[in-house]
Amino acid sequence: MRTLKYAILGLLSKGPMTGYDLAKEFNVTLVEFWTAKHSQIYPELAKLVSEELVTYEIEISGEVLEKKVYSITNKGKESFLKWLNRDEPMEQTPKDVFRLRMFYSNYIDVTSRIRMLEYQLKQHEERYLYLSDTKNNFKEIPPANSHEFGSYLVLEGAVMRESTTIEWLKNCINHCKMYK
Amino acid sequence: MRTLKYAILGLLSKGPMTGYDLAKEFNVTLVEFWTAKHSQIYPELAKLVSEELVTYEIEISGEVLEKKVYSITNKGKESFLKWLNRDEPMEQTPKDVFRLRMFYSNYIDVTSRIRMLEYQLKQHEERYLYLSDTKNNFKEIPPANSHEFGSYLVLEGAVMRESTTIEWLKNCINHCKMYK
DNA sequence: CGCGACATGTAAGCAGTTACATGATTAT
DNA sequence: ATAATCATGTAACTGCTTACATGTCGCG
Repeated sequence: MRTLKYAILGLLSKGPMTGYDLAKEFNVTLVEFWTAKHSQIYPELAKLVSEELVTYEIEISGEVLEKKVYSITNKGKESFLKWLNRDEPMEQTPKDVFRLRMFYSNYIDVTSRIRMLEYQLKQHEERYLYLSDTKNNFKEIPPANSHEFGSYLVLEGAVMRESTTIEWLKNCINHCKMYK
Repeated sequence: MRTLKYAILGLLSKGPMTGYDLAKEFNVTLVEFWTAKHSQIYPELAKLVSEELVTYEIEISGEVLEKKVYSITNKGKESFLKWLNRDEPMEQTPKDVFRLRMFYSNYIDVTSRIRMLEYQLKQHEERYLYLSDTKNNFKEIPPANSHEFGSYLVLEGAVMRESTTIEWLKNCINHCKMYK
């Protein structure tokens, strides 16, 4: 599916960037729905250059350090927009190790289950607070053609997702406590 | 992490099964949180045999067809329970191609965005109906030590997850329509 | 007798992670 | 000076998917 390819082309659509910058974007801005390590990004960039979807210029930082600043080409923009406009069927539900554990929870005692659930709950509550705070930085819904529009949509989705996960974990804890 | 290993050990904890049966479980019962193809299951079973976590007996079906019926060993049970009892930190949010597309949605026109959102919505609504129906088969919350307890928890989680996804998609459609 | 389900495997390749490897720049 | 961050790459390995490959059983 080459999704990383399009994720990179999308980021470069906003402006030129180095591989290092891209890695940061994946670990900060996009972390709620896509990630990539630098070890995957650098080879992918090389491939995109060979496909003529991006080009790069070498920029000297300080005295000698060479930075490769990548830009999207017209061919790259075309490829990106074609991908973006496709109507793709719903993906399979993502794998979830914790849900797998809970599926098998009858094999462990109720006290342990509650301990595990509380541990997850704590972490999701922290994540929820962080995401809500970020969302509250938006005073209003950004215009549909601004770069912030997409950010707002996915952030709203992330907040809702965490909120539901928290609610589910609390339900699970209650179901367990009923039998304690 | 060898999660497939533990997913298989968990299924075999309930009773002996063939590789074919396991594949069906992954594509029906566990599909909301874990999946595996037969091409991954058969080699994994061979590995589990070599690790002495499972054994198998050959059963003849019909005239000549040899079925390998796998059972979990005591060593396997031990390994499974050890995995099940671990307190694992929250996983990274799963990748989501549709959210990635929506993040970049400012690059396509509002009408196309709405078309894509409606298409997703339709599919998630169908999935939601199916999951709700399945959940309604439970007249009450199953006892904490029954095999059905885990099924109930994850099913409830799946229904809640779909419900929130639907709500989010509708929000996105509304945000888009405001600018149309 | 033909078709769909049952049943088991292997091979090639893509996607992604962890670890290895190196070096420059900037702020303290 | 020294530590954190900037910056770029490769190698080995795990996990997973798609395709290849084969053959039986049970039902209509």
